[in-house]
Amino acid sequence: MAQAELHVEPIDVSFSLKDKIYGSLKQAITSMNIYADDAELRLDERRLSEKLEISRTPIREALARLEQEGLVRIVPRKGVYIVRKTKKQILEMITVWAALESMAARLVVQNATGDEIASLRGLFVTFDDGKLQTHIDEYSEANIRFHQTILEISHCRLLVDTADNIFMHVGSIRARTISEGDRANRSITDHMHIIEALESRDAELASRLVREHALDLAKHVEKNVNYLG
Amino acid sequence: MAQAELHVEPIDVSFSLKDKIYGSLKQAITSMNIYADDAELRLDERRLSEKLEISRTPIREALARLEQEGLVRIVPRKGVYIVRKTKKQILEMITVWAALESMAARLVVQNATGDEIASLRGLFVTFDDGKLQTHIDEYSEANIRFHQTILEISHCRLLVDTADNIFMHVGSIRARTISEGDRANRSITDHMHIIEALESRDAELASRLVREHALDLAKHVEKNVNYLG
DNA sequence: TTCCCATCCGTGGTATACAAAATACCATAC
DNA sequence: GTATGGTATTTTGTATACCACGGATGGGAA
Repeated sequence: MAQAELHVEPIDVSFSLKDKIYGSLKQAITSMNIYADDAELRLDERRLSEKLEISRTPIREALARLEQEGLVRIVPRKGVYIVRKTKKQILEMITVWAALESMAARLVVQNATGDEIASLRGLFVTFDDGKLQTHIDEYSEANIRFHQTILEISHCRLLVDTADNIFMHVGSIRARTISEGDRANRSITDHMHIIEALESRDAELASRLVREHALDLAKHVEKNVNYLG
Repeated sequence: MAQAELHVEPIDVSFSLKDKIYGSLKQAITSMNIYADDAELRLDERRLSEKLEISRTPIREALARLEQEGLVRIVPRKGVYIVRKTKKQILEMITVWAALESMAARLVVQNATGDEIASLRGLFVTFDDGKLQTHIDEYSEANIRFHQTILEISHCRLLVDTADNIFMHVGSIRARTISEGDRANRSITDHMHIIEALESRDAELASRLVREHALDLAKHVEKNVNYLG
């Protein structure tokens, strides 16, 4: 039976439509600048369903998840709105972040291997202070990776997940503030001190440095960020 | 013009069916003992819709939220299952809880009024060590209230919400372990020490005591709890 | 008797239809 | 011209119908 066969690629069914929509909406929302004056904060189910060529049902389920996560607010019989975080909320997020990461630092001292801790240094080898400002984007990336790595090598899944969830909201702010003032340079020396504390397995010191480093960002935001509620 | 005005109260339309279902399902799931051998872990959309006499759509949206929260797992074409937490996950929850509450303790020292801190003592006035075992349920209540109060008087909303979310999962375990061994008495002295540290505005000590108290529960669970994965 | 395959049934996934409410618009009366 | 009330439109909430896939079941062949 050497007939010309119709060859179709296997479709990945492990993700349902609502999952894909959830992902792409989340991506879209977190990457857009929701604080711009002309930002479109209203989501229209029908327009979305037309654009994505899909029915409203999976879209609504995706929106229900996003609401649970706090990215959107669904007002009955009114509409779906992207939520703008207030400055107070951002500060609270950084505080919770500080709590999580400083606990992570303790766990790293307790559980992480030497190699894992050493890998933190690797994130910064390509930077030296002179060129920092010119590679600010890459540094911002490394910066994020640094903090996420600490959480990961704490080997506490829930710590990672909880922090990720918060980071999602505060990510754009963080990326923006890194280039303000001398924060990049200050940040890199902070990081080195943290690594040293971890290497010497000093839980108390490491957790304190991590906490202070995060709360330092909070102070900076408190003082210098004025483009949000 | 002292005319008799027509006085009508605004009707509360802020709850939709899916919100109500979400609430009652969540309540039902968290209050049932999901670790019993004969526990029904499967949820059937259709049966639910028949029992509640509503269509599947709002139920599905409620389930989507519950999945996001980690209370249920939706397996495509298989079913919706209430998730059983593994011992490891419970331990991680307690760890995250410890991180949050110890940060809260810091904030309490910084932000709370004397009255607010004093209110913590009020929760335990009705107990004295002799009768503790006989009023174990009420004590368990007070115990929970104690920890929630610390979070509340930190005046950090997100800290409260994040912890609540975790507590929801670990609540039944906590209530059960309180009556094991000498934990109730140990717990009450721990609490008193915490209150004293807060009253003397010693952030370092308070946060340490809170953390150790929580991690103590983790150790207890690690050793003595065997009725879960 | 045992193993395999076809078929059916149950499940969640998706689409569509319908209902209800909010909003925008317009016509009419003053 | 303006204010008021009705109506059309838009948009969300809910219900229902259908689909696709997985597992169960039963019958037939080895």
